[in-house]
Amino acid sequence: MMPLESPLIRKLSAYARLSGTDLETLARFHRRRRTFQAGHELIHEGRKNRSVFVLADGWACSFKMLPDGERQIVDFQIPGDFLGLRSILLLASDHSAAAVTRVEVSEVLGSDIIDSFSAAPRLATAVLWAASRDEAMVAEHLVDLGRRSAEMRMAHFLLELGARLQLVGLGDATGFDCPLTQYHLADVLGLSAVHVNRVLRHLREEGLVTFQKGHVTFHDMDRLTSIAGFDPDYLDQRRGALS
Amino acid sequence: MMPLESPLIRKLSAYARLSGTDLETLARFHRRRRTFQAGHELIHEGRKNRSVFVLADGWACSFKMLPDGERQIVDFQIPGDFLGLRSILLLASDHSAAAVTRVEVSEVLGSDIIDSFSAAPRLATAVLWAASRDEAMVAEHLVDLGRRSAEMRMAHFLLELGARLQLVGLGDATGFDCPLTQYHLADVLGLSAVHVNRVLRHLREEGLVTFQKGHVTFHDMDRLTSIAGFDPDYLDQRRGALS
DNA sequence: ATGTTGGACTGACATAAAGTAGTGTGCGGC
DNA sequence: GCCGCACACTACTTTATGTCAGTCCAACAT
Repeated sequence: MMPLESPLIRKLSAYARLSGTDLETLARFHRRRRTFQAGHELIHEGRKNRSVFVLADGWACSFKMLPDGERQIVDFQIPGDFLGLRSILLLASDHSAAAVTRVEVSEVLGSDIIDSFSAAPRLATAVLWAASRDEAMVAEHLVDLGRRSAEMRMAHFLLELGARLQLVGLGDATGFDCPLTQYHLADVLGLSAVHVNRVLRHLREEGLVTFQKGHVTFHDMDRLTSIAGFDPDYLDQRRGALS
Repeated sequence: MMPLESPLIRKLSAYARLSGTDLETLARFHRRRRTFQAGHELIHEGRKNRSVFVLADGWACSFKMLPDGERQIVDFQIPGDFLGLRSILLLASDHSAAAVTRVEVSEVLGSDIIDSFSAAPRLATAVLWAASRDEAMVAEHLVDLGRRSAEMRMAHFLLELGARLQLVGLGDATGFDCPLTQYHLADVLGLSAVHVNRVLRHLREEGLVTFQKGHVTFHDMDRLTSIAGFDPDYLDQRRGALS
């Protein structure tokens, strides 16, 4: 049974007020609670994946490997996020996903999610909302890589992470704890690790953000937001739309 | 009423063999058949969008504008594709979509799609499959922008388009008709129009592909595929998985 | 205490791609 | 039959970012 105030419930509640039945169905989803070490690969590109994981604690990332060994991280997952949701209907998963830190997850059968569409329609809609939101984040990330400079990308990325973490209660307007290395940042932003370092230094010297010792501190959120062109609408973080 | 061999049916049939009931439900989706001129904006970023369009003929693109007036095209839509599908549950659409050529579309109420989840589960699953596939394409596109050189991007993009068009019967292994300008290519690949031109010239001189006069001709598909690192698995184009 | 490892960080140099500033061509409107 | 516009195409210059080749430090194992 899932704790009542799990990150997932907290996130879905930003979309809809879930009924008792919804919460029960949600709890029934959880087949097994499992723990994995940092680095463990939970979803494998090219393999059929029948179950989805719900991240309860820790950070993960979904990524694709290129033939030359380069890695492009598509997105990070934080508590409350799904891993492998978009692959349940595909013949083979189009991406991999791995734990960044030690993680706790619940395993859910993809078929349980599909079946719930008729039984608990409001919950089903909330899950689809979460999937749409994930897709919107990937699209925004694509804009990052296509049209923003390294500095804007970094600022945008940190602001997005901050906003997402706040939604599940893992950060506030002053900053958040962040277990990512500069190599992770390079792989998600499509930069070299060296350039990530330069950009972080510059943002720090400008008095905008500091990312050191596993903590991100926002010094001047307004200026950072305007530099990044960050508009959090795509995160769809309004409360109580259906409540 | 939708013609029996519409591009959408053709595409969904690559995923599942649709029953008579499924096809009837699909036909009932279509409220209105409409035609729009090239350039018309069908979906507006920031506005609530209640209906989805199914493209029956012509090309469209979904995109985001940046504050400085730059445009990043997220994806192109070809016959059989949905426009605005991921936005129906969001408070406001995270992107815009516009016709590239004159298009014919059917307008579908988002709520009709959601409601069909209980009535026609197989069809619903097929629609979700299409949405998952769209998301997989966006993720692959993200890898393009993050980790591939301009030349690889272009090759990858043209190969993907070719594969997608073949699925709906609008192209073959030798090439396809393509109404895009070099500005479109620049906006989708995150390049400048000038650089697009250079890259196209180079690919042509190498005897790989020609893109001229609205037609793409593949001269050496094998070499192009290997240069691009193109692996069409993410398009999930197997036939009859559920048939 | 010593070696090993992973991560942060730097300076010098190389290069892919952008920007600028054009020319050329075909087409629809008048 | 000419104008204007959209698109394709090119040479030259500039710059953002990558690559190379490291150093330094803290954590941890032997």
